Formats: sequence, C-alpha cells, structure tokens
Amino acid sequence: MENQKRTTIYDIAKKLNLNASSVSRALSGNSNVSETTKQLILKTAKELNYRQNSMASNLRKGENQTIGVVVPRINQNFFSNVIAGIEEVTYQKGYNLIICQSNESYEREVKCVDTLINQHVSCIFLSISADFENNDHLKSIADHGIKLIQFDRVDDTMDTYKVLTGNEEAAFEAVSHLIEQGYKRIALLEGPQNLNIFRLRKAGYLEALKKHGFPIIDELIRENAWTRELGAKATEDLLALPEPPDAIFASTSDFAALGVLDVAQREGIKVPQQLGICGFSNEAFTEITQPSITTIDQFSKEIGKNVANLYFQKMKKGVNIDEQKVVNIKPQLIIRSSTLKNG
Amino acid sequence: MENQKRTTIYDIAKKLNLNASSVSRALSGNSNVSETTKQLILKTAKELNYRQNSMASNLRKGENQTIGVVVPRINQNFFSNVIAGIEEVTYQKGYNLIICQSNESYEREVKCVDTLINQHVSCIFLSISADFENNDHLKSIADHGIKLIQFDRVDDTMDTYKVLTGNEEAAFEAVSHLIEQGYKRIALLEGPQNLNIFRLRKAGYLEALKKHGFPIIDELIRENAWTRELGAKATEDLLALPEPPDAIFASTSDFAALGVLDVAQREGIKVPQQLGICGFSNEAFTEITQPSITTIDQFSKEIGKNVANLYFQKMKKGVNIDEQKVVNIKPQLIIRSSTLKNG
DNA sequence: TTTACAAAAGCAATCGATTGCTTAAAAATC
DNA sequence: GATTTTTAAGCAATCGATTGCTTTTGTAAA
Repeated sequence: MENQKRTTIYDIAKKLNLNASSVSRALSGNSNVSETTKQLILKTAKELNYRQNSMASNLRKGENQTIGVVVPRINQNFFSNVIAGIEEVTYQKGYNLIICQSNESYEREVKCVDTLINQHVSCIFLSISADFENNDHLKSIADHGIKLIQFDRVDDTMDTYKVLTGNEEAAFEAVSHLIEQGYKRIALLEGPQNLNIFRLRKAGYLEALKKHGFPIIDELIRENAWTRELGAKATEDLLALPEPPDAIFASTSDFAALGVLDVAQREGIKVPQQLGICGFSNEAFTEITQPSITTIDQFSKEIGKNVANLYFQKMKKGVNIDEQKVVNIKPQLIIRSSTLKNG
Repeated sequence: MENQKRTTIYDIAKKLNLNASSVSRALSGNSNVSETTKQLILKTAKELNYRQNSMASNLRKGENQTIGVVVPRINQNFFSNVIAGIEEVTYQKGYNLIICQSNESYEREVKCVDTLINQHVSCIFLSISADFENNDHLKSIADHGIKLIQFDRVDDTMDTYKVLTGNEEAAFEAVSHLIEQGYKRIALLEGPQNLNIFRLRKAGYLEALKKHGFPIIDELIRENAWTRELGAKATEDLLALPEPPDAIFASTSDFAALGVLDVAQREGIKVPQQLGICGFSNEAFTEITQPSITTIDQFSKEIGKNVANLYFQKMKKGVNIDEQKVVNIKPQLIIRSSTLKNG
C-alpha cells in the first residue's frame, strides 16, 4: 500500500482508451471535451483515486501557487497572528504557504530566502531579523522574478511594497497620553536601532516630548530592553537615578513593560500613581495584570490579511504604476490602569 | 528585470559547450565530472545567477523535501510553539514546511489534507480539529504513499505514529493535588468529547476522584467550557448550585481557568481559600495573574521537535517494525498560588 | 605501438501535466 | 446531397533536472 505508484492522467487515459490531453482538459474544466467523456473521466479519476501532481503541473505552467513567509519567530504572538491572517487569505485563493523563521539571525534569513527562491515561490512576505546586515538577499529575490512584500520590520531603503503600522504616530500618541496624565519625567526603553520599527518609535517619543516642550534627557533612554528581564534590569537602573523617571514607555514590547511592573511591585512603587507604564503590542496578558497595562494594539492579524490582499489584488495583477506602495495599518492606543494617574 | 527567464542547466551547458547532464552532475557533486570542468561549471553557475528549480528536480526524483503541517489554529500558543519546534528540526534537514490551519473545521481539515496530497509532501504532521467527524481523509493520506504523524489531538483508532502528552496522568496529578490541598468538591470544565485529549483529561479526573474515594457528582461536570467566556459562564452556574464546588479544574485550557478567576474576583470569592483553580497548558499569563494560576506545562516546543525527529530518525528510514509507534512527552504540573490552600 | 581500462562527457528517456496545432467526426447550412 | 462550420479528440513538444547507458577521450599497462 505504501509504495504503489500514484495514478496519473495516463492511467486514466489508458483505461478509457483516450489521450492524456483529453483527460487533462476534462480535469481542468477546459472546454473541447464532450460532456459525456468529461463525466466519464471524472468518474474514473475518482475511482482510481487520482490526484493531480502539483509539481508536474507547476513545472509545466511555470508558476507555483505558493507563497513564502519569513518571520523572525513563528511562535511570537505578533507574528503568529500575522501568519494566521495571511493564511486566511491565501487559503481562499488556493495558495500554499511555506513558512520559515529566521530566529532573528541574518544568516538564517538569507538561507530562508535562498530556499524560497529555489522553490520558485510566487512571492515572499518578509519581516527582517534583528541583526539585519544588508539587503543583498532581498535584491536577489527580484533578480529571480519573485515578488516581495515587506511588513512590519522593513528595509526602508528598498522600493518594495510594504505593510506597516504607524509606529511613530503610535509612540507619539502614547507619550502624549502620558504627558496629559501629568507625568513629567518619561523614560524610554528602546530596541535595536537597526530595525526601522524601533527607530520610528523612538522618533515618536522624541517628537511628543518636543511638542510639549519637554527636555530630552539622555539618561532616561535605555537601549536594548526588549525582554521581561532586560526591561526589569533597565528599570532598576532608571529607578536608581538621582532623579528617577515617573513614567516608562516600554516601546520595545509588552514583555519589557511587564518587567517594569515586576520591579515596581518588588520595590513597592505604586503604579500608576508613582510610576506610569506603557507597553507596545497589546499582548493578551496586558489586560490581566494588576494593574492592567496601557499598550498599543497593532491589529496583527489585519496586517497579515493586508499583506496577502496586497499581493492578490495589486501585485499579481501588475497594477504597479501610480500605486501607493505602502499600506499603513493604523494602530490604536489602549488606555488601561497603568497610566491613569488622573483616574 | 521582472520577466527574464531564469537560467537553467541548459544555459550553463550551452555557454560552456557541455551537455546538461554534466552540469547536473557537477552541481549535485556527483562524480563522473573532471575537477576542472566541475569548477568551471560552478563558477559559471554563480555568474549566471543559477538556482536549481526544485519543481523540476522533485518531479524527476519523485520526492519532495517538504512536510505539511495541519493545525487547528496557527496563532494559538500551543500550536505556534509546536510549529516552531518542528521548524527547528526540519530547517536543519533542509526540508520545507507547508503550514495549513483547519480553523477547527472538519471540512477545512479535509481540504488542507487534499492540498498537501496534491503537493506530494513527504509527510503530514496533523492535529485534528474540534469538529472531527471521521478519518477518511487520514486514511487517504497513506493511500497516496504519504506518511502521517499525528500529535496532541489524535484519532486513536488509527495505527499511525503519534506524539502525545500524558493528558490522563496530568489530569490525575492535578486533581490529586487539589485533593491533597483539602478541596472536597472538585468541578471539571471539560471540552468536546470527540477529541481524545479532552476524553483523557476527564478520565484522569474521574480516576483521581475514584482513587481518593470521592463521589462523582454529575452536576459538577460542565461541558464545552473552553474559552474565557464559556469558562466564566460555567463558573457562574456552578457557584449558583445549592452545594457549589470549592475547586474547579479547567481541563480545557488556561483561558477557561482565567474565566473562572474572573467570576471569583467579581463575586468576591477568595482564591485559593474558598475556591481552588487549576488550568491546563501553562500559558504565559498564568504566571502573571493575581493569584497566579496552577496549570500543566505540555512542553509544546518539545512536542514539535519530537514529531519532526520521529519522521527523520524512524519513519524515513523505514524502521517500522517492532517500533514503539507512540512517543509520550511527559507534562508537568506547575503548582502556583491558585491551589495552595495550605500555603 | 598497441591494447586494455578507467574517466569524462554525451545521448536520450523520464518524471506528469499542459497546450498549440492537426486531424477526425459530428452538426449545421445551403 | 454537398459543403461549411463547429466540436471532439489525438499528436507531440515542452517545462528543467536527473540518470542509465553509450561513446569518446585520456591514461596506464603490455
């Protein structure tokens, strides 16, 4: 049962004393086949348990109904939601998804892209890894006639379709909210600056301070604090300052914000009265903590759907010219207890 | 730049005045090619930006270094971790992953399997959907010479390789722990009984009660409570009983346990003093809630790795006979505040 | 120098489906 | 009834890489 050969259109043809081309036409719903033989072929195909060999079909047709996705980590909430969104659309279109994770490693990202090129995928949806070095691999995608859509973490210097969230605006809004609540010394936990998203979030932070006439205090800006542990560590340092902050915007992630909360609770600092906390991403747990954490929802699943739709509705049809190449998914500030100093 | 044809081995052959077969042999590291021409071919391949066409290669070789994965939902913590584990192993082996989600729909599950069969994948890793109806589609996988490994949610009646967590033992352990803590009336939130995992968890619950001489009280067993909302609803009903439970084992998920906690807090019931709560899955948030929730860690990423390793180390090599076909990943009870009545 | 043998390269079929083109058969028109 | 048109089916090349087999070339042994 294991090693039997799969039935091909030739098997069907032979059984019915027909030519393979007629079988192919019948199965693909093509015309040029009489209704009776068509039904006969369909019936026989079912009997013989026929399944089309996509490899042969794709090879001949020169197209591959497959899309490659490269993300830093599959099992990170944001990305798994994006993928779910992508899948929802591609499934409908009868496309397959090949998923790769770069594990935040540039080297692996390059290898993933290589594999996808070999696979002849129609398009690659990609979000760059944290130790992004250069875009040679991205350029080579186009060289092989494969389309590319970048999302979330993108290389700005490349002129590709992109799906983004308004990182800068969101950060601006979050910090403005903190200021409105009366916080005076607002610290920033920032991520690797080679990633556009973190650069933009920092820009939003600086802008908000500027707009409200707040000074920029370098010692309140902490680098690479994007896990719970690193967020906690940074918070300890910040709170040990002669003039500690009275609010912390963990622009890197909600996990960092959670680290902030950990330290605050450990040191008996009242949130939001003595310390305001704002995260980023609207992870499920932010709603559950005591106090619940103010954060920014990025509509990750929506991002995925948009990426996929961009491919099917625009790129695939070749509507390239005059097109807006960047889609922005507007994020939303979710205000919760951790920043409600004024109640 | 977009529509140029990709270079093939024929292009390389033509440029070097060689035959395509030599090029093929050189590129695959085959012997029967002199070292000099081999180097020449490799150099030219690089110059012409050659990439192997996997479709053609796979078609000819009759094998496809691709594995299909079908899960109910990609963006569910447990499954995204399993996938991450799978990917870690398959990536190393140079295999690709095609990922599909059934969205808990039997119909979609069937379609996913169909697609993967058409794609000629080498193996399918599958966890069945909640409204599983029958295993015709699973049987047809073998009919097409494709291997199958079931994990977590499996169809017991099929003799396939399986990777499981000790659901029954875990549930038994959890309920025993509740009993040891002095809880007397332990309720169960159970999931759809057409899924093996929920049947087993219920069995573990019943066993533990039996072993400790506790009566089985039907009104304490609630069906289909596997979301936060449904968990909350069930809890309201349970607490409204003349003799309400003093502990609830949310065997379905931590989300259900969270629903229980919601209601307890709303109604001013003290956890763990008046009500013990135990969840299932060790979702990140269970550690964060106040009080933190006792739960069961399933080592989901480990499950993924085991599934993939099972394929590469056993199935692929055809070590079928005398082999243990079931791998059990032992889960671990994580005891936290929500059940520590005795401190 | 001739023969024997190994190494290197070429030839051609193959994997399975698709498709432009040709031929055969059936239906419609005059 | 003859001719044109439509419809149905067959033929054969093609997609790109692989591989068993044959031929050619090069080298070693006789």
